[in-house]
Amino acid sequence: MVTMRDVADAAGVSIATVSRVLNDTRPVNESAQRSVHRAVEELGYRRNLVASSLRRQRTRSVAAVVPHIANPYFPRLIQAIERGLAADEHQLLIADSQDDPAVERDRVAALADRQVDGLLLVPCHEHDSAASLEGLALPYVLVDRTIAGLAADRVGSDDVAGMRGVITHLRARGRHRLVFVGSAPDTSTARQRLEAFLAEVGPDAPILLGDYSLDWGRRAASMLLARAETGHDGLPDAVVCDNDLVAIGVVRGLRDAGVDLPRAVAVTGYDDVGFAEVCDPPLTTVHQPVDAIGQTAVRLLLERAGGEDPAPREVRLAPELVIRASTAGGGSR
Amino acid sequence: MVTMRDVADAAGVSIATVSRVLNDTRPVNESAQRSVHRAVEELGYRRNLVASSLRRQRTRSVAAVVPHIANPYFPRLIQAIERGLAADEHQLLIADSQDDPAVERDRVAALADRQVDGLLLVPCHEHDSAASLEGLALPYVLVDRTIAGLAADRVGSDDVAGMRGVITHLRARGRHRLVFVGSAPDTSTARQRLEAFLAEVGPDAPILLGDYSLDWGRRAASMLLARAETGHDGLPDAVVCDNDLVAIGVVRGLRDAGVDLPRAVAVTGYDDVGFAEVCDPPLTTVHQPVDAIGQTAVRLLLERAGGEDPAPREVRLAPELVIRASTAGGGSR
DNA sequence: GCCGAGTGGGAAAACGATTTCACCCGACGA
DNA sequence: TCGTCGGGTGAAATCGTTTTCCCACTCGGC
Repeated sequence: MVTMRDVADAAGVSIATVSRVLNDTRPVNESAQRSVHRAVEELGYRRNLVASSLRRQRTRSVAAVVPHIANPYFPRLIQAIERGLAADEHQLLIADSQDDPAVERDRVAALADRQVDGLLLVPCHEHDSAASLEGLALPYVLVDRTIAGLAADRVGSDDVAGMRGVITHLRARGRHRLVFVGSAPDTSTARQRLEAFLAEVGPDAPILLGDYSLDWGRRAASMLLARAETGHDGLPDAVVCDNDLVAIGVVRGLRDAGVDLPRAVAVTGYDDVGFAEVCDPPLTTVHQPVDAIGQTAVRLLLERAGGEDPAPREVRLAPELVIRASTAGGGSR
Repeated sequence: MVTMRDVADAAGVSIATVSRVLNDTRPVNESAQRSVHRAVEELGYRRNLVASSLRRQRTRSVAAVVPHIANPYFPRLIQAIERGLAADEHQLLIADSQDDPAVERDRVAALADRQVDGLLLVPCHEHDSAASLEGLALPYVLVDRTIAGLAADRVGSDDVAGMRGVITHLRARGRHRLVFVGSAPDTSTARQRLEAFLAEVGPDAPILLGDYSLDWGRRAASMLLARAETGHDGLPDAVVCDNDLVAIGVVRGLRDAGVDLPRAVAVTGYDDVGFAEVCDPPLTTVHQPVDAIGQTAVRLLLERAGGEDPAPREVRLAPELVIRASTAGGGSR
């Protein structure tokens, strides 16, 4: 390994001078600068960032912990984060909490041991994730979701507004028999979307809660069909889902059973993942400003990592209703 | 920050002893062990991995550089890699090369400066990516794709076999007028899939080359429709795509134009991303053993990082044809 | 000729761990 | 009684940087 020592020897100066030239921290004689640069070039010297980090007490690296990397919403978020960081010469370290608070806690601790300068956390649980941050001496920003009772920076979108927009839209299209299909409200976003639905439609509105998957959407569709069979009021005229994966599952489940979509039943999603647009019928959904969320989160975090210590900030970006064919046509009664 | 010095003082031993207890590198008196453990507990000591890395000359971290994190194939790969690494107490550092060899090169260099123990690279270009590895003194494994003329470990799947399987299947279903729609053969996988197609169907078989996106699939569909309009031989009876994104775009494009899928035209994809199954019609595609690819890549890399230096190994895992409705029904002539 | 200010540069002390080296002590065999 | 062997320990060197501290020199003004 080529070290600063080697460069210093080759350039005929001390390592202190090499460091000054490379970091431009103090004025150095022109000719010394030139010979240092030449030596660096000739020897192919590259700074060892581990040593640098140890001495400077900062690593220029940031950790991101997400519940499940493979879920289509997170890669886009990670992409935005990675770009924001790279623009500032920071490196991204990634961990997947596998939707398990215990794993999340381990991963956060391991990353803190690596002396990352900050943490971006998408908490996997509204309550249990609190333990992941306990006693952590590290700037962090919560992304997308919050943790109950924790005053911290958070960047996300306004889920109540988003869900209200969906319901307003459906009603304007003459849909009035709404069912909610979502994931269990273990996260702040799932809870808020559910609560917004109940607040708009009524506390006794029908809801089905499962997990965040295509398969759950399919099963929920069967449940709706079974319920319609056994009397009651037939199918709802709109199914409101709290994410796109579930919505697409519902669409498949209903279509496979021969239900006339979207005429008989409208379906809405949430998140606007890439496939929502090419689904058949294309899915009406709530677009999350995911680039802005990622970039803002990075900005807030780097501010804190840079020593600023403002009161906790809550940034709620406006989501946007994207109307597509899955809510076209009028209600059937 | 609590350092080993603090622990040593609290336990009444030297820092050397603390290190020995924590790393179990040399026998230490029982009672000393106990007091060290107690001190660690009481002070909440956590090892500083930056300092440890500097001294040990290894960071227990591995870098992964992928062309585009948000493309649905890569998150699954990253997930497999992350799990494999976490099981071995290694941390994953991620970078996105944005499909640009120059960016790729920068990112790889930045990661090497961080002294990662190894690199997993999905090269963004079959030729130009060679520059990213030039003069790199770091164990690496190529994942999914290869680089021309480079003898290195590589883990991927057998694209020729996969593409052959698709064509055999289509012919068995009576489809004989095949068109290939894919991305430009800048990567080894795209090239091999294209070449396998040409080898099977004939060197003059019709092909359309674009990029790796839904939108290109849609545009390709319009081109096929336009061509069919202007005389010639009408539409092909099967469209063979070199990835699922493009295939789904083609499906949408044809359906929107009123083409009867899959009766009139069969469409196949490649990769088996999650949405292939819920596409309408569900997409016949080639499933990549992505978990196995990720795990194997990690294993090979850690072997090399551990000091082994075998001859370059090429691991080609068998892909699997997944037959779904998009290739059902017989050809129309 | 002396002083103060301003440049430029090197030696050495950090940063926080791991590891080498040297040594002590008790037990054991001759 | 005398090596010597092995467990147990600590001081100090080490990893490769950054930064502090100090010194040497020049220049301008008196």
